[in-house]
Amino acid sequence: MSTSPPMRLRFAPSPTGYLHVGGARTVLFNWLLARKNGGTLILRIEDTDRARHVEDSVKKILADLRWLGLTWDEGPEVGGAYGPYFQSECLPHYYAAVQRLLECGDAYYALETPEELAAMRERMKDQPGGFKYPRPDPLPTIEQGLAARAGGRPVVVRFRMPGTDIRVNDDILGRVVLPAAELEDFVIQKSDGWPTYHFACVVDDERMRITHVLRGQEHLMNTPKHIALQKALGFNTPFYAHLPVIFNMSGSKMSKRDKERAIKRGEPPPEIDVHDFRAAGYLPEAVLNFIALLGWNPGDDRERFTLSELTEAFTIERIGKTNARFDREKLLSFNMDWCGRVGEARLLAALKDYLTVNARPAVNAGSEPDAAGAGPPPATASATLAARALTFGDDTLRRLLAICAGFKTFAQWLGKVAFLFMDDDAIEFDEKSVRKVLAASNGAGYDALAGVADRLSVIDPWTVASIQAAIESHMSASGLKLGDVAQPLRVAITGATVSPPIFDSLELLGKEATLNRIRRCQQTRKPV
RNA sequence: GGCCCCAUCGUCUAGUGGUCCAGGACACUGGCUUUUCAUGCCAGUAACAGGGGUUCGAGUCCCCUUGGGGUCACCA
Repeated sequence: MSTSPPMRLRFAPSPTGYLHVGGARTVLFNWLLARKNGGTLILRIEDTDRARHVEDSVKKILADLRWLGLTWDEGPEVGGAYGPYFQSECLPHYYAAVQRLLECGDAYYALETPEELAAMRERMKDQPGGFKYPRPDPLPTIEQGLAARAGGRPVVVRFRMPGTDIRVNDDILGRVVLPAAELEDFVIQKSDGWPTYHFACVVDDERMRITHVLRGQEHLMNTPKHIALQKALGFNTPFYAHLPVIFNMSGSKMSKRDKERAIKRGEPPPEIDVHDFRAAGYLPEAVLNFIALLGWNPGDDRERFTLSELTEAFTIERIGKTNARFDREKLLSFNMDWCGRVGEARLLAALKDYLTVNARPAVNAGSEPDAAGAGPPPATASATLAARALTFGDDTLRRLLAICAGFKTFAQWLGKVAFLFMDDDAIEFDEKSVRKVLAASNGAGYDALAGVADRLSVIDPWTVASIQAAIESHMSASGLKLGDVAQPLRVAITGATVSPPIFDSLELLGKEATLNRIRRCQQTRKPV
């Protein structure tokens, strides 16, 4: 029988910043569908708004996609038979299509200035149904439009919407009918001659032979416009599927603005863009796995998926209709789990990526460089720590990863091992810890520290085994338990009661620094 | 506000008329393991928004209400 033509899907971001998690899920689903069906994934850059164009954002989006491991078959940097893949390079196509519509009367020049439109809107906003662009009667002729433009008037081209209801057959939502009364003659060409999103999108979907459009539900109301345009131009209508929206835990739509709001409140900005998750020390495996489950599920109890397992299990039928909240706690749990299952080599590589990204000055703090407006970000303490961690060899890093197993993000890992990179003088002894572990019971902890320090000071060579032997011999000589000795040591070397396993911690720190810190710690002892 | 979409534990979800006093995961609580923190293991609390129908039987189908969301640009 007739086989369906090869599936062609696209992801079409606009270069206004980093790749957002919502966008990431959209690409993921498109990628999965393409992979699953032997189709093609096209990456198209929708850069028709010169005002909102953000420098370097294409590069950033591509980098984020690569970090996630979501490759594209056609598009920037890889080319393809249906280029260009930047809309800014396709102006002649749009122009020709507009002309066609103009000539057959399906589009017309509209002469209102933005100011006039705003005034009309203001006047009509209280009418039942609100503002809807009133089609001029009679329509301006082509000659009138051209003349007005020549006279310096900003002239746009509007599409003449057919007066019929439009039905969208959505693969997720089913049949959705949009009443004609809701549809207005929308702009397809701006006064600067550039196409609007709707128009460029439709022309390119056709030009690139797109068969399936998988996009966020915020595009649902755009679809009737696209369908009407396709009909007027004699184009094919692809299959549409609109994905549920991703929310914050608060229930609001997850947006880049959340970061600015948090900063304004003096709170740490939440991760919103893919890059944020990378910089915060998440594994792409975990991010991908987690977002795949936002709006999709395999139908059974499985929750952990690699990209290829996802490809295997993914079907459009199992995409849900309900909006999903982005539960950071669950992501954290996924990430911890993935850190334990990707294997040593992969984990090390990911760690080094994390450290590298963070060792650079924090230019990546805001998704929109001009938005924070707070001046150049300072070189953060964590940037310094990351840079120092990077100076360690792979063997040490691997070992640090192993003894800290159970961390949720690399950022958390860095916090756990930070004491190793700090100057001895920079250790601040936490008052509560000192009181509890050292000063309590007439300074029993201080005594233990002094006793064990004597034994440590004569160790050579300085290894886990020799350190353990020294501590154990002090334990048996004094009758103390491991905790009685280990906790004072922890306070001495980290300033508080938490550290990786004590023998490893001491060995890694080195003999000199250890003794140094113990000495400094002993100075916190108050005379009785 | 108009139009459109959606509605199962706090969260992500399974459930496609009977096998559901609703299953899994995260979170939470308790216990065990443990040199600290964490991890790990075990157990527990917790949901079909409300009201009408249809049906022998409804979380599952229909309607209404309520609630949530999306969208109403010369942005994409």
